[in-house]
Amino acid sequence: MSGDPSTPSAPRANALFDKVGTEINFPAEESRILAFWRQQGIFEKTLRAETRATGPSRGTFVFYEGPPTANGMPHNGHVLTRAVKDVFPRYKTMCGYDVPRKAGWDTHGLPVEVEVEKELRIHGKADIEAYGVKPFISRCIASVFRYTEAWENLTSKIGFWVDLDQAYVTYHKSYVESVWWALGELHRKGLLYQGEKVVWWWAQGGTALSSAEVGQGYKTVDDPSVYVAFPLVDVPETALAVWTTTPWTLSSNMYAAVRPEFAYVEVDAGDLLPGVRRLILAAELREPLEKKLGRPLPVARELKGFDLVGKKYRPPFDLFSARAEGFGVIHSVIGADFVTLDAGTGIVHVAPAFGEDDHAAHRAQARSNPSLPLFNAVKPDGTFIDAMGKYAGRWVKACDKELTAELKERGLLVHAETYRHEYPFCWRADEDPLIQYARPAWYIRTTALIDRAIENNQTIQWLPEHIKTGRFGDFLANNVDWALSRERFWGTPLNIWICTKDREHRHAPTSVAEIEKLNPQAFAHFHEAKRADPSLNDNLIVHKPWIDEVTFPCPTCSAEMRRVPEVIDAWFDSGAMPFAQWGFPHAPGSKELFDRAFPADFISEAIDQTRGWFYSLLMISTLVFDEETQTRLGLSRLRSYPHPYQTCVVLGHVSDREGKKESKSKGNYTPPEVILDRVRMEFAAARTSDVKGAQPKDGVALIAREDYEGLDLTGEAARVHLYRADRASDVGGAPVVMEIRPQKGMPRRIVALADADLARLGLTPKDNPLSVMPNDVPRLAPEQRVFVEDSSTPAPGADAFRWFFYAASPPWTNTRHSLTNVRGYQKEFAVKLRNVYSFFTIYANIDGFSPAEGNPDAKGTAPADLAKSAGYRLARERSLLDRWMLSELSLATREVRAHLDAYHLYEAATCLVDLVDALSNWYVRRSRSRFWAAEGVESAAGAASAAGGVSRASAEQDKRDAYFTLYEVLVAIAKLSAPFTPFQAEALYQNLVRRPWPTSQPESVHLCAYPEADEAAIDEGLAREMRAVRDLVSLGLQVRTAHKLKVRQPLARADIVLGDQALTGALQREENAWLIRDELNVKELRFLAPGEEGAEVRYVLKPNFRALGPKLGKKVQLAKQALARADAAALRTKLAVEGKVSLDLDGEAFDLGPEEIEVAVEASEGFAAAGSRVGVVVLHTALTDALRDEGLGRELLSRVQGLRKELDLGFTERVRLTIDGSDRVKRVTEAFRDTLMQEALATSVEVGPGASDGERRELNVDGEALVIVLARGA
RNA sequence: GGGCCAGUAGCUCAGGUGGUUAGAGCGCACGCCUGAUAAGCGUGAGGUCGGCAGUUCAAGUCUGCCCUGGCCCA
Repeated sequence: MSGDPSTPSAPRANALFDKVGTEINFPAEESRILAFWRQQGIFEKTLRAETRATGPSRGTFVFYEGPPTANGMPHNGHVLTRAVKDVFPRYKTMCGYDVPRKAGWDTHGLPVEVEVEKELRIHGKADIEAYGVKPFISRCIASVFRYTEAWENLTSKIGFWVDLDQAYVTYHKSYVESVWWALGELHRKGLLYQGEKVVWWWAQGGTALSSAEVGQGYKTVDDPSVYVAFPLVDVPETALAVWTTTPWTLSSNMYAAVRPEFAYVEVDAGDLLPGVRRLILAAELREPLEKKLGRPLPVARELKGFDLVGKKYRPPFDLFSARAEGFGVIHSVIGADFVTLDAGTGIVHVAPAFGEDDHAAHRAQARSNPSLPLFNAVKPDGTFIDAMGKYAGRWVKACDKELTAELKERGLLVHAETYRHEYPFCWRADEDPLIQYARPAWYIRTTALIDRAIENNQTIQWLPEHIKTGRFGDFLANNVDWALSRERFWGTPLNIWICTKDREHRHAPTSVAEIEKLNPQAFAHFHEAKRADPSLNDNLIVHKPWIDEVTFPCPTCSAEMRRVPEVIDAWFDSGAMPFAQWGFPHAPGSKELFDRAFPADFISEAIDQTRGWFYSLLMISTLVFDEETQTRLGLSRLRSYPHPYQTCVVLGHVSDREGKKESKSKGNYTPPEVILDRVRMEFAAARTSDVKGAQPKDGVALIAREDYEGLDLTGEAARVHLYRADRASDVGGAPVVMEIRPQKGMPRRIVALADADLARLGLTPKDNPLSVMPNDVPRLAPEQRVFVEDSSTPAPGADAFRWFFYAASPPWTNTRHSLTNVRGYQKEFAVKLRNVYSFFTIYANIDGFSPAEGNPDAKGTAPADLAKSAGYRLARERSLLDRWMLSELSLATREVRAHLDAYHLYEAATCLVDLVDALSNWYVRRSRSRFWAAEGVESAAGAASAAGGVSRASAEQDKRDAYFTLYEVLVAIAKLSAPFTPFQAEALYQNLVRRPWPTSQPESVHLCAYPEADEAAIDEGLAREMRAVRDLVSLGLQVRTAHKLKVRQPLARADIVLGDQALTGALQREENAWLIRDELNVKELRFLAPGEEGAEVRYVLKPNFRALGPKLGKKVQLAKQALARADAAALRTKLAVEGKVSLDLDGEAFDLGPEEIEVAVEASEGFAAAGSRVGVVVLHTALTDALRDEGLGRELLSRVQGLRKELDLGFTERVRLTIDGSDRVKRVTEAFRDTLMQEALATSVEVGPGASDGERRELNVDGEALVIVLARGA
């Protein structure tokens, strides 16, 4: 080792390791790493075994990317998803697997159309048709990748490695043709059918919404609740009291439903209605109705629901009476299960066109009456038909009031009120209420094979596990047929062509080529359009409206076939991705690609995908890839369940710091840029004078406390920069430095400024700026908004963002996200690791330590690779601390691997945190002196270390051991953490491995093999001992704190009584004992054997409840009391000698053995002692003069070192010291001369007045006045 | 309205199959260390484990009801 810290020299000019900067700026470091990855094509190199350093490929680990939609901005939830999706492929890659990662984009569906509608300021199907479907579709395809750049930036910035260049796109021709193929298979298997179904219908948009879409749009509203009299045909003055909450559907009434087993009553209605004397309703609901009406309804007759079934009544509107002719059941009472007594009258109005239950009841009637008509007075656009007279052409829900009034006029209204409930609105046009409406639609008969899907689900590994039987299992158990079709424009066209001659002739071609075989001219119109406009996107050949013109002769009867008009649910697109991403089975080579990547080993998305992607994947795979089909397709092997995914990690949602859902409109979210780039947010500018209760003050800005905390600002005020976005500092125009304060009652994302400051910043607040909604801020004019930035600290960066999602909580629980929280977890791992890493580079450079010395061609960093390095020794030859650290490393490696193999991210992250903590808080702390021990010269600590078993002659070897140990652990942590925090891992690796070995070692940490635990290094006994040592040290420090005994003051002795005597031998070993002595600064350590304890210690006996509970039952409490009363020391001895003690419990004698009684040792009160499970530590606090002097000596050294630091002296800079004071000070200084010279790098120590040059400090230490003068230089 | 998940220290979160002193980190207070230095370390205070009943010798853990938040569904 060439470096000699005793020689005053500048840091080596050609230091091996790059210095780790003192200023922490993770984002800057990350962008350098990103550039390195890009330039060297590291991601691409990880994809193939030939370019990795992980040995021969262990096969393919299949990952499916759930396609996000790129027509909205990415948010924190996407960061979570991508962070989790990234970590496992990286891990598996380092384990030697090939992990292709094909990106994908979900591009179809209503959201895209709605965006375009907004852009065109049109609304609904009719508008689109008026605008023209062709240009509309062209706009859709153009809008799909609107935010692609933002997505690609985020993806790359957070280190999500995915192949964006080869991404699958759901609107591509090859993708659509794959989907067609799957639908063709379903058609062939008879699983596609057309039916009529009541759907949630967005009338203004002319479309049905999927249940997922409906679920997003519930609002609390007040709706009418009316009670209408339906007079009986036989007894007109007796009427059914019928309840409904949708008066507009009364015109389409077909039945009144009762529950046959319920009790009903006929009541005297008095003069309530002109033509009705008696009303019929459920017995239980009579009193509630009396209250509503404020009048008595005496019971005239009791009857059963059963008695009412079949009774004919007069409907409130009779526009369908002609069609009802000949169908006795129409306008009669039927029995139905869905009738409840929760509200209403127990008699329910049934309009089968407008309710799922109603329609089901109707279908039940239709079973015996196949020609039964369906009454529907409403057009698909949500307005009444002409037959409705004055209501014709009007939006139905707008007619509720008038209809109710009409009923009243006609003497049929029993009661009307409003009630508050949740009602669905269109999720993208939230002013439009949805209505239930019967529509023709295409279905997949999922219910026919639901048992297979359930079986498939049973074999999937779900994380968390409860999804399998819980949310997902429940969903499958309650499966209904998949409503596949959408009456929209922008989606995969449903590939069913129907014969114009015979509707039973249907054909489902699966590709353009197949259609062209039937009709070579089928696509002539498209090719012509393409010639006319070469910019026409080729993929539109398979889209509306072009596809609608495609016809071909019916294979059965040769008549013309035309396509059905619908497109399909976009969920089917995404669920088809396992094969459609390859264009399977049409595209050349797709069969091999699919065969290789089916099923997926791993997928992950948020929990809202249970009914979305998780379902569509599972269902399509179950229906399409049955064994017969797999065989027919000629796959290389038969896939049994599960497919198409084996493991699914279900993620929770990202919420704000209060646990509320992050919402753009509320502004309660932390924009990803605040974590990734700069700590800043944009605000709407306002005048302080407009803020209630605020005093305008120049240079002071006010924001909501939530925003203040959101920027991680603390205290009463903070200093920040303000600037306009268009005049950012790097564009010219310096930002204004201001004080910022939280202000009560301020809305979010508004900053209040004094007039002078507004002028300085060039801001002109808009009118009434305090009412600007957070999501509108970016849309304000440039002079109306302003950035607030905390430039004093860099953003935490991408690693910190990722790490937060791994380490804060298991990924399936909701995570409270904020800048503060991200920083908190960063400090725990990344910052701590960086400090250790920095420590290493500082001393390795000073000492000229190189792991490559004598071993310039090493290809790895495992012990076998480093064996040839100069001075390298195996772990078992090193000192106790090194062996312990390497054992901890191997234990952690073993655990992290096991956790990752089980997809337990959080637990894996916890292991890494504990490992870094052990490294920093114990290994480095206890080893520090070894790194600055000069060879041939023993420092105080070095001498102690020598006493700990390392001879003087091997001090240099000990130092090398320390370097190698720290080096090996740091490099291993870099590799272990690489899948989690890929940037920092790379930074460590490049510096620690590639600097010493610029060519022989793998180019990137991500090309390395994931570390294997070195089983030989694991020493569980040592781990237990060290745990005890650390616990005992902690107890000793507790005693010092409690008795105000500073650690710098040496004490004569510490006595230790161990709880577990078995540890005594190990802890008495000098290496262990020294650690405790040194940490506690005591001269002597005694381990007291049983019988040697003094009064400082007492024993406490307790029953071992786990063992005794079953044996003693209730008497276990008596045993507890008996043991507490007994002479603990005596019982303990008896237990040790005789192996049992006898207890009398309530007259019954019990023999209890050592396993059944717990003996704990406690510190008695009144002594300098502390105890816990590990044992008791007693400090002897009496001080001798010698001890006091030594304390003063260490005090002197401390002051000198403090002065060195204060003067910012370099680590190796030499000084001259002069110390003056009382005789005692002089005496102690003399005694400590050598120590001072070595530890403080002093070339001379003068005692007495003396030198006048240099830094002079007059101090009072320990009641002693003294003077220290420190002069720089030798 | 129904289902699922969650509620543990000021904050963020751990707490196999019930076992009697409920843990960690951050923050806070006090202190230590000073050759990792705009760092590091220790100790402490702080908890009716959401509430109420129940089962049990024993409940944060099991059961029932309720409250709050989230998600899914109506």
